[in-house]
Amino acid sequence: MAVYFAERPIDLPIQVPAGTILNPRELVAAVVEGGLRVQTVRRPRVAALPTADLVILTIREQRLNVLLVVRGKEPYRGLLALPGGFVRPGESLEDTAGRELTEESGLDSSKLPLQQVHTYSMPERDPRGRIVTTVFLAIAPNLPEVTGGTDASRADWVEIEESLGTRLAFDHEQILWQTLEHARRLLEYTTIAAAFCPKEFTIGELRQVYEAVWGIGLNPQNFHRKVRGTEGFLVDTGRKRTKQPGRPAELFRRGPAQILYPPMLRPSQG
Amino acid sequence: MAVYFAERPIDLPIQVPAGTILNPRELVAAVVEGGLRVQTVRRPRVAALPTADLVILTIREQRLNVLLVVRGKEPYRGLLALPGGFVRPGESLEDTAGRELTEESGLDSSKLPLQQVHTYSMPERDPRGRIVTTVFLAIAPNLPEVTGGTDASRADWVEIEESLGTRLAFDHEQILWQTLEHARRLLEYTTIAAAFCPKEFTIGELRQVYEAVWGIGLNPQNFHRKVRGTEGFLVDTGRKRTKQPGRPAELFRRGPAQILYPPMLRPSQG
DNA sequence: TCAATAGTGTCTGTCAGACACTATTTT
DNA sequence: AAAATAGTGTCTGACAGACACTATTGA
Repeated sequence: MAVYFAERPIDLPIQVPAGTILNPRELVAAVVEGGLRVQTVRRPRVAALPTADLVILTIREQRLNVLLVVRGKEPYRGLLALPGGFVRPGESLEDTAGRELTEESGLDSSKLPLQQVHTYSMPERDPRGRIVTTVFLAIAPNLPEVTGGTDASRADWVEIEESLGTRLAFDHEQILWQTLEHARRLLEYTTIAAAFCPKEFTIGELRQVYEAVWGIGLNPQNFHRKVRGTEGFLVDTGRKRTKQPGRPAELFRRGPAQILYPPMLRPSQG
Repeated sequence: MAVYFAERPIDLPIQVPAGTILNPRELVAAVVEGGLRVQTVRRPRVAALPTADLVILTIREQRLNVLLVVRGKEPYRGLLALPGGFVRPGESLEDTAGRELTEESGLDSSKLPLQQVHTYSMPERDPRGRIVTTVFLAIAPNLPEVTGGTDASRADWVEIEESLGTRLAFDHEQILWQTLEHARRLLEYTTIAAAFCPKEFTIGELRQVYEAVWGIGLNPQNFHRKVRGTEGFLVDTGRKRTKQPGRPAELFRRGPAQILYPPMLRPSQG
């Protein structure tokens, strides 16, 4: 069945807004009674430039930080934005996200869990035109400084608390907020928190990850029991760390488990 | 910093696969030593046609069904596929998904929870070219029959068990499988299962939703206690249903709760 | 010694698994 | 009455919240 696309509003005999799909009978009525020229299109489609945007989180000095760049070009020149870029020929969105991660932060994307979160497609979200962005979440161990992007604008860690009060380019405020909530849920149901830690870490450090991301305090004893009791979460290294005042903490590595079951309960929800 | 894009494989002095990004020094070396003509591009971008594909699930005769269409055109003509379509001017992906839902199944998209799940972007996933699809999950109460699509090919309910043994068009087998797993997780952490039921339903019917989607049996007594004990999941109507042999079951409606906390435990995982 | 952090033991409340039991209908 | 389904009561085990307690370091 052929479909016709109304280029402009038609006012006869019924008000038809632009963009309406008419069936052949309606089309004939509109043309005959209105004497209107109608452009025939099989199916109105829209081409878009796909992009991958990154929410890269890390913990610096016990506070949650996100990697942001200062935009060097219009639009939104000078404003902070999430790092990201256009899909190139032959790339999937995952490829693009991995490449951008390396370019913007110097991190090796093959060693970081990079997770697709959501796709944003509002027609007006980018003034340059139809740009549909897919957001990826990366969770990195504490990084001292960003190793400068290649041709990207200055990239830097920004404290989450700080960034939430700042205006970001495009719809990146909404994206950051929603992705942050996604990351918080991930900590409940997966063992991904260990990805925030260095290769070897103590249970106290792991707890600080949860506290920083969730923004609350946890009971150290119960946390200890929970993570040690979850099979596959932690692997004992047999070594200890003695750098603080207090009893030396045992060092662990990430275990093979991916899913945290039963989940880690977030006190705010109960 | 300018970036150059290698159109074809370069074989001098190092093997450079097509698509590689060269920095200026590498470029000069390649051109000088290889005498190669290189097309200069600022940033190779790729335009894509965004589409929304739908996984519409329902339960018919206590079995999980998915809405599939028979493709009427090449490619994959005659094969089963997920319903879906191209984004039209002015539409977001959510708009497209809602429109397609109505067109393909006759359902009102404003009354159904339509949830974005994942975006698939492998360059070769569609032989027609660069088509990036975002998958939406819709969960519908038991529908007697599909009310025929407008111009779409024949749409029909197919039992999940059956469809998993069938070859589907494009990468829709993978999409269906992964979205199904997503739906199963949704039942654990949200109250969305009630969306499978008619407006008023019994606890037994709600249990059958879980059993059909998870593909396992549940203990009726414990299920009863769990859902009645979760505040906001069910709203008592005061009425009862007497159509089967057995004690009449109380009728409920959906409550305001969206999140199921603590989650409904899936026996297979414990 | 004191302060600080790590780790253990244990009580309690909540809730899922299991199952016996009651309740109310159709056949 | 028998079969079938709905709903309740209750025991048990797993586990989180709470907190006292021990262990081991630096200052």
